[in-house]
Amino acid sequence: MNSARVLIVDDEPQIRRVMRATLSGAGYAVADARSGEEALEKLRDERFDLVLLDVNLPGISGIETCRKIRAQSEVLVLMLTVRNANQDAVEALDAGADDYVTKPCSMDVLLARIRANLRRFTPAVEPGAGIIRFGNVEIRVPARRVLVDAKEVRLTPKEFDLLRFLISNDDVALPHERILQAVWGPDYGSEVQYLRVFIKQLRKKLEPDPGNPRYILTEPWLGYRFRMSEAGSGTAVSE
Amino acid sequence: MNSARVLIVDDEPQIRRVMRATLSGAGYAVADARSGEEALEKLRDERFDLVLLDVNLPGISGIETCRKIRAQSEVLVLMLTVRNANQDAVEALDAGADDYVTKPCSMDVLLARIRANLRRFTPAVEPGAGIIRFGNVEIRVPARRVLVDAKEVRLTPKEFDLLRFLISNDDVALPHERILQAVWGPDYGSEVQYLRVFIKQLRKKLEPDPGNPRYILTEPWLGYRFRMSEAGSGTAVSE
DNA sequence: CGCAGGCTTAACGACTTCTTTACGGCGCGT
DNA sequence: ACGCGCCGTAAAGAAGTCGTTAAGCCTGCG
Repeated sequence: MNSARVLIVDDEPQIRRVMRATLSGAGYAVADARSGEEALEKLRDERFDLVLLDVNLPGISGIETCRKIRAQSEVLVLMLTVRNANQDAVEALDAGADDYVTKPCSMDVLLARIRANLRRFTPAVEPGAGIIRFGNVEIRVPARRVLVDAKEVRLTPKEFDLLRFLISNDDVALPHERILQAVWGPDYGSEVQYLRVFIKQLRKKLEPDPGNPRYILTEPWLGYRFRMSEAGSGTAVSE
Repeated sequence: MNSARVLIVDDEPQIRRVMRATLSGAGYAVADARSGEEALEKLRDERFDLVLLDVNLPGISGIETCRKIRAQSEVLVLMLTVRNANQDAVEALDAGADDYVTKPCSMDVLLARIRANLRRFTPAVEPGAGIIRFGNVEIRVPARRVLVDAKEVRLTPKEFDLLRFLISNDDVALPHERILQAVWGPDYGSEVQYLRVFIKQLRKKLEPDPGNPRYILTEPWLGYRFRMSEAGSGTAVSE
């Protein structure tokens, strides 16, 4: 999976829809914004690797948006326009855009340019991100490693995916069906037996007392519930 | 002053003359080459920051030249063409070009694109930059050379690209698919066998004990993970 | 033309994981 | 007390992966 995060900024819903479909089809994580203001807001809240920015926006212009983005972020900016005026291109690039594409252009070209930009500049991720701790368990999501009492515990891929799904739904009672569909795929909604086997494995590897689960709880006749903290309120983590 | 070094590659003297005048007028240090072969030769002898590469060259094509440049250098490559075929652009960008401009274009636009590319990626000049060390391995990224125990080890282009990609994702579990797409290209996501062969080669050339990898670790059923530093946790013994 | 180097492809054993089956315990309603 | 369904446990079989080796292919070069 690609996993680079792209923000689409365009006021036309039609364009947003097409772009979103194309980009997520190519494996990117996609979000969108209708205006420059909304884009700046989303960039403050969330980390992106690349912004697809339409020049012609209602409210503050694309160029101005680009300048404001540059004032606060190093993110890649690729500007799009229907006009083919040279002056626009110069202005956009000097406003801090990394690339400039005139619409209409084939999606192939757009994707190739996105690839080229990401290839050249992939932002570094701050260390310490994506690490989850509860009790005496530490989970390093990017490295897919799990430590219990500071000792490494090997999880198989399915075990890790299952654990990650449970954790991302902290303190939520999850039906078997939903877990199975999320971890195994949409066609496995009824294979409850898989779950039993893997839940046992996880408990054996993670729980201090596997017979008396503390984190991975059974919800009888429904499914399972992961509970990170004793006190109820826990922090969710992404990825 | 600017002082970035640009290499112009074009077979038409007229174009070379105009470009040379424009670029040196903008403060760049300029050299030129008439063919792909000559460009590759000059790149071997001298350091450049950016190459302006015409697609339509006598002898080996611009695309092929671009690939060869990429096999030996990290330099920025901006390709130029008279044709406006989308397929060409995709091909050029996937061959490793950083940008693609269709002629005729105003010199303003070309200069703006050059500025944008140099702004994003200005090669480090201080000695010691771009050198990565771990254990008894030293990797000189700009020169694409690798030293193990202070002795040079020859890596093939693909081996180096693979190693560089792994290193740039230190301590991240990378799925086969993602590695293949990053190193071989977007169409090679399923050729897992390539990876096995090349990983073995890298281990053989880099690892102190290839049978017991220390840097290039296998993530079973998922892919590989590069780990630069030992300092994961107090695991140490047994097993 | 043949050579050398690098990339691609195929085949094999050793090994791990996933799937499947089987069985006992528990709670619940009848 | 009894049967039923659900849950947890254990273990065997199927399926897939990894590392390894080596042969084939293509391309540039002499």
